[in-house]
Amino acid sequence: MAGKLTRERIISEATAVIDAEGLDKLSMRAVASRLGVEAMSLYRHVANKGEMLDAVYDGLIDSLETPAAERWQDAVTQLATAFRTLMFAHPRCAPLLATRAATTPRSMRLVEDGVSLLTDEGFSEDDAIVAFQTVFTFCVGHVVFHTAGGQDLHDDDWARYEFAEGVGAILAGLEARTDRRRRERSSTNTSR
Amino acid sequence: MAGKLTRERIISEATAVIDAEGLDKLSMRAVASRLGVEAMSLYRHVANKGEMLDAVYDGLIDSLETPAAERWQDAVTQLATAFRTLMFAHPRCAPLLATRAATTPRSMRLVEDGVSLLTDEGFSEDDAIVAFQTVFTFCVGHVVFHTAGGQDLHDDDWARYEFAEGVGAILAGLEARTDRRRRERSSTNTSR
DNA sequence: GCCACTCTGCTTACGACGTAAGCTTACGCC
DNA sequence: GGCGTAAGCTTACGTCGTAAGCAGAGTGGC
Repeated sequence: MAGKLTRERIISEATAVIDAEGLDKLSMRAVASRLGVEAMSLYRHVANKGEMLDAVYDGLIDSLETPAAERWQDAVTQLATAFRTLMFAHPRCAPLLATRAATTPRSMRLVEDGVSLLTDEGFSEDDAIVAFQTVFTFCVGHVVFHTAGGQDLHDDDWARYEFAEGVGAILAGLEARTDRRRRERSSTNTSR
Repeated sequence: MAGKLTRERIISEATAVIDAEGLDKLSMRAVASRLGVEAMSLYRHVANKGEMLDAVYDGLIDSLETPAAERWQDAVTQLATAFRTLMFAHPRCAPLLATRAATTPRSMRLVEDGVSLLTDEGFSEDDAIVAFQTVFTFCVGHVVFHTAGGQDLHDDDWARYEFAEGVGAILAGLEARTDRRRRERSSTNTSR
């Protein structure tokens, strides 16, 4: 109520509505009334409902920060875990991953950050993209899978174990493949 | 219209509407009018829109058959690829993965089938669940990620490469971990 | 002081949606 | 013929996103 209507206040209230009532209960009127305003007033600050949802997702992703760690495995694990934690804190926003997102600017930056984290460690561009995509894709799947069906969230020990094991297995596989490829590359070099 | 109105005809027409026009254009009225019928007539055969969507997803999953292969790695890869192919044939149904599904009966059977495929190969129950979940979760993420944002589908060579590499890396990782665990188990056994 | 302009929020209105309630018609069985 | 039951139709309600236009409150130049 107090204070001016701004884009930020709209996005944050929309996020609150989704968290509290679910994505299907999010309406322009619901957000507006929470802000003590009429629905049509929102359109001064957001283009339409879709753009508002994109902004909600972007806002969430924006709160992730790229980690720093000695081993790239640890950095990737940290980022994956942070993503999981974030989405499990807003489980009802998870369907946004499927309907919007991925094309959203922040989402692309997240992938870019992850990729450059790997190229810095000697990964080729292609290997880095594949490697990070594999982990990120797994994260998206995990979140979608464990938050699907609506309200009943399964953030139990087993889900966390499954996630940790999954990420662990993926990293082990990536490591093995990357090592093999490095060996191939260096043997090709020496045999030249 | 020719023929009686049946549950199957409704589900299949609903799937067709989604494929042709997108999930957001699916309405009871749209499905009904395609069947030459009024919207309310559908309610004789489906409980409500949500149940209809569940049935659409179930129908898709139902067309998957559990593969047979010598190596479990090949069987899992086949199943994963079949799932990918199926969902990419119905990209606009993909958001169903996030909003419904996972809890749907067929979906659970799919996971069970995958798990028993692994327990047959000597995996412990827990290992099998984690292993298959990891692959399946990756598949869900891949589909969701590459079909998100609506109409423009990215089923190009790169996406396929990414998928194949991802599954390959996961299997390599699982293999390594499983071997290690088997070794631990057998050494524990012999030291007993 | 006054006018013009822009920025913000409000009002009204439209067409589409999911679905509750009740009605009509057709058909099988005695 | 009479009657129960199932299948589809009609009408109606409340909610949605949003198009179009209005009202008032600054704010600058003269």
